Amino acid sequence: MSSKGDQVRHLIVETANRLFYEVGYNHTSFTDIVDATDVQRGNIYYYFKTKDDILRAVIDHRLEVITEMLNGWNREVKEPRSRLAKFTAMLLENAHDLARFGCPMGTINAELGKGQRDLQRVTRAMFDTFRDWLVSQYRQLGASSRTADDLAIETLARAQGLAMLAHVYEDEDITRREVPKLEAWIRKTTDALK
Amino acid sequence: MSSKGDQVRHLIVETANRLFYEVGYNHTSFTDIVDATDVQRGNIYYYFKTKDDILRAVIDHRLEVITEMLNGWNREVKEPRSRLAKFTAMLLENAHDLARFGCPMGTINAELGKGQRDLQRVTRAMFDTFRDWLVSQYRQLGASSRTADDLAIETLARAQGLAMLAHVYEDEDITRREVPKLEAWIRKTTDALK
DNA sequence: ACTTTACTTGGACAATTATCTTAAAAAAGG
DNA sequence: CCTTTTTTAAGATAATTGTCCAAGTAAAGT
Repeated sequence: MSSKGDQVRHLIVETANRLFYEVGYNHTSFTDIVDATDVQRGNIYYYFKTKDDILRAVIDHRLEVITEMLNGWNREVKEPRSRLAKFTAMLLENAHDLARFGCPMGTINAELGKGQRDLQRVTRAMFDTFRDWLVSQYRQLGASSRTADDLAIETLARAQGLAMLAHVYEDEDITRREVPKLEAWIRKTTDALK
Repeated sequence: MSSKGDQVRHLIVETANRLFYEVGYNHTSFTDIVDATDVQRGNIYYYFKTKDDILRAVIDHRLEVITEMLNGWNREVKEPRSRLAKFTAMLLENAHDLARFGCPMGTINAELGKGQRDLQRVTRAMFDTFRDWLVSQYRQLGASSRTADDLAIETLARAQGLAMLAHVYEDEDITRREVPKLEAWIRKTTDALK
């Protein structure tokens, strides 16, 4: 079923995804996408009406990847606390990219959350996906609806904070030093829930 | 001594400062600056060779403001713990802008820290200024050089994290909920130093 | 008063931007 | 094989970008 068109479309989305992450959305030009994909200008417009549309497709793609990952964790790991360990382990695995380009969700949000609020709200969905997942884990550990959401926000904030600092200083050791603290806090916090 | 030129220069810097914060650096055009200042294109180029130069002047300006603020705190407040309270109070005071535009240091760093590393490193100086100040406070509270720096990084990371989340959700209540947690952590941490 | 320096004007500049058009080529369907 | 649909090519488009320039006015110094 995967026609030629689907493949090209996929190539454009994946390439744009990488460029938006590594170079930024506004700073990535159409020519950049053309050069990186070897797909002609006009042809890209056959698949996407506007640059904004490409962004939306990129976010959709990221949402799929995130959702798949979280579902995988839910499937493979039964203990919510071990699932949360997956979350922090993910930060460590991406330590290198975090130091180079920052968090893929956080940086694009920071960029669009100024003059382009409508687009920012699209990217917010990525945060919501993680947030919902975290809420679910904390609830399973006995947290009330309100505190579960509070803990989810705090967990995301900590992850964003360490990613930000690692990026500012282009230093992956910051991630390596901060993640264990985050893990200790999660342990202590979930202990207190019982 | 403040000649006409100094005033115009100052106007350009202050306006660009606001625009870079509210609209972003790449997304702010020269025309935007011209419109907002009522200073003609060419005249701006009399004061600044390039757009990058304007950014550098903006960062210098921000550094001055930050340094002045921190020196003020050092002067007015004698207890390092009370000084740290000034830091968290600042976050609360800026809760509204944080929700609308994010952290002025964090967002510009996120934006430039991709395709424009040279410019990012200029903005990093803002983080260094806060970092050094925080290190100094923690050292005065008995922390070793290494742990003081570690705590400074963690403090900044937490502040960045909550600012990021508040911005993502355009919700200043997140700041109001998270800052007290940060304050509690600072209290607990500095207690443990004695 | 005169000369030099400081500042301003307003538009030109080439390059780059996102977007669109038109027609050809390839693939698919019957 | 022929027709229809999908996909590609290549360039044109108008608007916007950052940058620069030449000629002006205002201010300052002597």
